[in-house]
Amino acid sequence: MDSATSRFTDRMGLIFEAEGQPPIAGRIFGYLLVSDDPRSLDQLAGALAVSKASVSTNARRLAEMGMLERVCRPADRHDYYRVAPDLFSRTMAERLRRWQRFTQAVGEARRTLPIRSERVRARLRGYESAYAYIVGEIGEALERWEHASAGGRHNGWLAQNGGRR
Amino acid sequence: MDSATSRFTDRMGLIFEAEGQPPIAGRIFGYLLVSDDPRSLDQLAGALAVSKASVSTNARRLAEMGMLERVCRPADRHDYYRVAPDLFSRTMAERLRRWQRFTQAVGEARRTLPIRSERVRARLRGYESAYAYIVGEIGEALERWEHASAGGRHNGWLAQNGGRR
DNA sequence: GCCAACGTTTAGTACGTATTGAATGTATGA
DNA sequence: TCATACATTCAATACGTACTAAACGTTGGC
Repeated sequence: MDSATSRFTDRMGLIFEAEGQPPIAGRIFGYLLVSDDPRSLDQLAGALAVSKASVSTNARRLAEMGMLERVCRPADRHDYYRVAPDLFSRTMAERLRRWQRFTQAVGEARRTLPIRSERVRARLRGYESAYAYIVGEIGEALERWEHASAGGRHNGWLAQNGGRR
Repeated sequence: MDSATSRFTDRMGLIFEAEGQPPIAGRIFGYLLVSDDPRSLDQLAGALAVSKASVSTNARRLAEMGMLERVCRPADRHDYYRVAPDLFSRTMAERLRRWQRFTQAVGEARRTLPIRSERVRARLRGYESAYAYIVGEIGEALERWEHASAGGRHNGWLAQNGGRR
C-alpha cells in the first residue's frame, strides 16, 4: 500500500475512533473504500499490517452495521469483503440509527420520568416532534435522490454546485 | 435525584459513551435536559455524585459543542448551565459536523490518492454528491420547520403521526 | 489585605477495551 | 483418514483515557 493510501486509512481509523468504534474498523473501511476488487481477510491483514483476528472481528462488525458486504466466490474458501453497493444510504441509515437511540431515550424520559415542569415536557415533546419531522423529510429526500440516480441524471450535481452549498 | 432520573442520566451516559464521548458528559446533558432551571457546577456534581473537576471540564466541552449554554447571573459567582434553547438544531448540527469529517476525508482521498479504477472514483464522487445533496435538503427542511415553529403550528405534528413514521 | 468561595488545571490512578498470538473449529482435497 | 487452509474464538496484554484529589489562580466580601 502506498504511503498516501496509508495516511488515508489511518485518518479513517481516527475518525472511526472518535465515533466510538475500533480504529482498525475505520482502516479496513477506508482501505476497501478505495479498493476496486473485494479483499480477503489475509489481504486486509497484510495491507494494514494487523492481525487476522482483528480483521475478522472488525470486518464482520462492519458488515453487521451494513457498511460492508461479505462476498463468497464459488470454489474459493476465502471470505471477501467490499463496501456496500448502496454505501451512502447505508451510512445514512447507521447515523440515523444512532440518533434514534438518543431520541428514543428522550421519549421514554418524557413518558416515565416525574417531570413537574411543563416547560421541560414541552422541550422534550418539541425535540421528538422535530426529530420525527426531519427523519421523514430525509427519507423523502433520499427517495427523490435514488429516483433521480436511477434515471442517471445525478452525475452533474456535484459539479453544478461545486461540492458545497 | 430520584431513581428514575438516575437511570435516565446513566443511560444517556452510555449513549454518549457509544458515540465516543465521556459518559459524564452524557449524564450532565441528560440531567440538564430534564431540569427546568439552569444548574450550577456544584449542583451538577452533587446530583450526579461526581467530582466538580469532571463537571467543569465536561460541561465546558458540551458548551463548546453547542449543546449546552453557560449562563451567568449578575451578583452571582456561580456558573450555570442549561441545554441550548434551540437544542434540536444544535444536535443536528453536531451530527452533521461529524459526518462532514468523514465525507471530507472521502473527498480528499478522491483528489489526492493514486486511484486507478474509474469505478472507485465514481463511487467516491457519488458519495460526495449524495452527501452534498442531502445536507442541502436537510438545511431546507430545517428552515421550513423553524418557519412553521415560529408560526406556532408545529405542536400537532407528533400527535398526527404518532411519533413514528 | 486577608479570607472564603468559586472555577480551572494537573498529576496520578484505575478502568475499559482494542489488539494480538495461540487455541479451536470446520471444510476441502489427496 | 489425515493434513491443510481457512475463519473464528479466547485469554492475556498493552494502551488510551475518563475520572479524581489536590494544587492553583481569581474574584468578591468583611
